[in-house]
Amino acid sequence: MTETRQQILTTAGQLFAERGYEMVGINEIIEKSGVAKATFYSNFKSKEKLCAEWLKDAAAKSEAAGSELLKRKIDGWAKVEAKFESLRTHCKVSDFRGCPFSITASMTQPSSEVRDIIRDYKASSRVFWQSLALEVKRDPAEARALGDAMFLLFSGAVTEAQNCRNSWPVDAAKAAAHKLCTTK
Amino acid sequence: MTETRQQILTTAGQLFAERGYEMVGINEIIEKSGVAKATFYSNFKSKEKLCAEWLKDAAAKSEAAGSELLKRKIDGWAKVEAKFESLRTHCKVSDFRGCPFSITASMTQPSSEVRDIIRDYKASSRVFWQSLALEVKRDPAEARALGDAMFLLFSGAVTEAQNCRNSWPVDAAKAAAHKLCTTK
DNA sequence: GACGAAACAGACAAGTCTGTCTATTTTCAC
DNA sequence: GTGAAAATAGACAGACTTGTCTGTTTCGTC
Repeated sequence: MTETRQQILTTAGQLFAERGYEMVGINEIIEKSGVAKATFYSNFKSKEKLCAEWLKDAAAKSEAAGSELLKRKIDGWAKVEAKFESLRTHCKVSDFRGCPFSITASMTQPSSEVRDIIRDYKASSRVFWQSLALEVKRDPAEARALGDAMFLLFSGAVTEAQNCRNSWPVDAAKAAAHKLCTTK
Repeated sequence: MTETRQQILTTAGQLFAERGYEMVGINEIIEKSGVAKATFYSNFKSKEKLCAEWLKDAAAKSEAAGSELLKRKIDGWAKVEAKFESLRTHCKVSDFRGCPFSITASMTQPSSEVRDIIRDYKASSRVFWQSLALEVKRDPAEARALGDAMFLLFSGAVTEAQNCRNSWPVDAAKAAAHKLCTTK
């Protein structure tokens, strides 16, 4: 990956995350990356391909952080707590706009490369939460249900914290996750 | 409200719900409503005002359905179940695109009339779930927490059912809500 | 039948967007 | 130093966008 390409990707990623794929134009991306338009198009076939690269990168990073967390030698609930605490920090920054994947999904055609990447990411996210749940509950069926519940609580918290511009949803989701983790 | 105005509102509402505010143009709206452009602009000051009207209408309908449900003479859990069952039906139709309010929020400026309407709707939605929770749990503090949890589970289910184009999130959210409702 | 309101078709302004292209300059390996 | 590769600025095409405006026709009421 050339430095120029990385620069475009980083800048575009920030803009997409802050304002959404559809609300950011190529002209702003190249201007803010300090790159000529021809250079952009020699690095990315189209705006949509850029978007796909951005989401692939973000998914890889998130998945890496996820397996890192799973490897840590702390108990299951502490890992769940770490996820919610990191969300709380994250959603307090002023440019927090919700889940980049879900937001981008709402701005793109249902059948497209971008949507496939989003679907894959969400599927791996679900697996992550189920693996985490397995550290809290031994029984596989119970762990699956707990993992799905926490995944949905987390997703709901991200969405609604953005909608009401307040972090109460994160606290409420964490409290609900705690209850589900501690009841038999 | 004139018939023409209602016609525009209905058509635009369908298009907005199917493809999102930003992805639908005025030209398509007037063409599909069978109305001239001048007529459109004599009924609505701008596209954004039309969007505001649409969301206000949708919020009013949803709130009316909510209080209707609360009034029914069935037990608390049955009402919760009814909400999730209605979501399951709703998300199976092919043009289901997720929560119109959350999706529109991601396509509009954080400070705008539209966003205020969305914030208000989400606040009233939270109140609805808390009222529902009060029928399941007597203790006010517990009911508040339960209401918030169900609100977030529901929101997460809507988002993720859309993302993975499958209704398992609805089932998982309902199961988690059931667990939260039945544990002390 | 006449009047006023409302709807009509559609041209137009002024701007946006993505993507292509030319022509020039910089960079870097050999 | 030379030559190839990569980056530059920016004009341009062509298609879109919202919103305004003109002039015509339809329609209900008196």
